[in-house]
Amino acid sequence: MSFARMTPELFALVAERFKAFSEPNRLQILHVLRLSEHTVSELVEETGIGQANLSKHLQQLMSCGLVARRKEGLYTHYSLADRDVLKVCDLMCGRLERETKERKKAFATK
Amino acid sequence: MSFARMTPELFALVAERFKAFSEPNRLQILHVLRLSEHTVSELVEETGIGQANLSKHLQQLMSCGLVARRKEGLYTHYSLADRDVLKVCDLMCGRLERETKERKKAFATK
DNA sequence: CGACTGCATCACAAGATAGTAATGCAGTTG
DNA sequence: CAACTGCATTACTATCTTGTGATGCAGTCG
Repeated sequence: MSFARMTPELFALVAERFKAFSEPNRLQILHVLRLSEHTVSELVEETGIGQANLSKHLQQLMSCGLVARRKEGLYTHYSLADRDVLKVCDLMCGRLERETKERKKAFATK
Repeated sequence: MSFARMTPELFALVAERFKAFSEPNRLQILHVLRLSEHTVSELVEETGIGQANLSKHLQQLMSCGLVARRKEGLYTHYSLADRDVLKVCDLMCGRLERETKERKKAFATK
């Protein structure tokens, strides 16, 4: 890790960030937001997640600083907080892709 | 994400990877392994985590491909699976560092 | 102001996860 | 082979997380 000294508190904070990414519905939300800003009702449409549930996930993503909120009259628009959010996702997906590829190869040569 | 099309199964797989990172004890384990390969009993020493608990965490890290195992007689040596594991951690720590710095700044100017 | 809309929050049930003591088991040593 | 060691596994409990229906609330519109 890039901190000089890792304390239990830091481990907990970092873990919390990772936890925000560790749920399929939240990843799907981030994936939809990747394209553009969306309102909550648009996200309900796009993802099929229930409104209350979605709202809670968005709160969680907010509190970890992964998404940004913009209120406009009756609507709340959500968007990705920054490009690093995608970088993290892509890095993890890259790992997974490589992994599945290697598994396929291992299968083939068996 | 870098996959052509994200399916529910893919979201679940990626989420599982993130979940492996989303626990303070597991992050601490990865942090210790960052330096070098360790046996389980060494990890118990270094981290203060109970043996049974540690063993379970190691299984979980294994099944997600984050660490590698090498058995040698009575001992089992664990090490990081690859450099990307660290890249993911560092990226997340970087985010956190920036975040705390900005929060500090916001505090100062208040 | 009264009905409506979009969203947040609450309360609760169901399922997942982490910690721990006890046990199992393979490999080592006397 | 009998005792021991390092680790994995099991069984169980406590805690956390997620999904959902109901409710609350601020902003909008007739």
